[in-house]
Amino acid sequence: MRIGELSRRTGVPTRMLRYYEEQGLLRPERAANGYRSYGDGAVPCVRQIRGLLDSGLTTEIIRVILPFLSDPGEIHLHPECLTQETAALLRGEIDRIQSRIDCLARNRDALRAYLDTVQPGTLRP
Amino acid sequence: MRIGELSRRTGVPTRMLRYYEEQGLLRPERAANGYRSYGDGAVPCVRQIRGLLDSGLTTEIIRVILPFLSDPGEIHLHPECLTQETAALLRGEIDRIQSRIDCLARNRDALRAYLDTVQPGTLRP
DNA sequence: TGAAACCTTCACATCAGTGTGAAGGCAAGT
DNA sequence: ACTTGCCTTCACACTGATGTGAAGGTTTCA
Repeated sequence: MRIGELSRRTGVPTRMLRYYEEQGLLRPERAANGYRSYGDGAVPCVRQIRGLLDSGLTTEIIRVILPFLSDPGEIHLHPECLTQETAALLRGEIDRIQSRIDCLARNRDALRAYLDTVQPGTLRP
Repeated sequence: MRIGELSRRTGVPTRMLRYYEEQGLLRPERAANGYRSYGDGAVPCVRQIRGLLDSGLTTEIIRVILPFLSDPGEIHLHPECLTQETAALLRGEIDRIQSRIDCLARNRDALRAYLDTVQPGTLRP
């Protein structure tokens, strides 16, 4: 699949797909003429990236953790690939993610409780 | 409390506290000489703001939902304050927050599972 | 009174993520 | 062959969140 189709399938502008590649998040093959060539896995991968960006992670962090999210049970399963520093970094990132989840869940609950207090049933006209 | 103390208590630069005020997130009183004067509630409020910003919300969204998060059971409990549009906006925001939570939780689990697979016990030297 | 530490506003700079357009090559249909 | 639509790289610009510094007034304390 070329960049246009991936863009259509994901709703992400081609400009952004090239940017993510520049940031090391995507590594499409290249056809003989230089066109980018994406596999089917690129579609969920791009969605993943967008979700993480929207949740406050930077491209830098995403680049680091992405290999451990895709390929479940592949290359990275070899413990040799995981240095102490990387493991510590992953743990730290897990904690930061957990903090975000806690914060978001707390505020989601507060908003729900508010709506529920003020409009216990459905919406009035 | 003046801006310097609030900064020290929260770890947020004074520059940012002024910026949040400019964005309508904080509304400190003013002393006779023009100095900003914050109440004790400003400390958790600033933490709240930072958490939400770090979780991907914009100052614009935070400005809208903040009144419904603090003051639990005060002014905004009067249903008259909640137009249909605001309620719809809140619902939409709750959904977006939920999406972020789902995304973050999924990836947190993936990272944990990976670490656990590769290093079931503690860290090796 | 003078120094140190605070405060004020104003403004310019950076960084990440994103928009947009130019200039040109490639591919497919009529 | 020509048009249409895709692709390429390059580059300038914007926005939101943040850093930083200038120029000047205030509070505090020795």
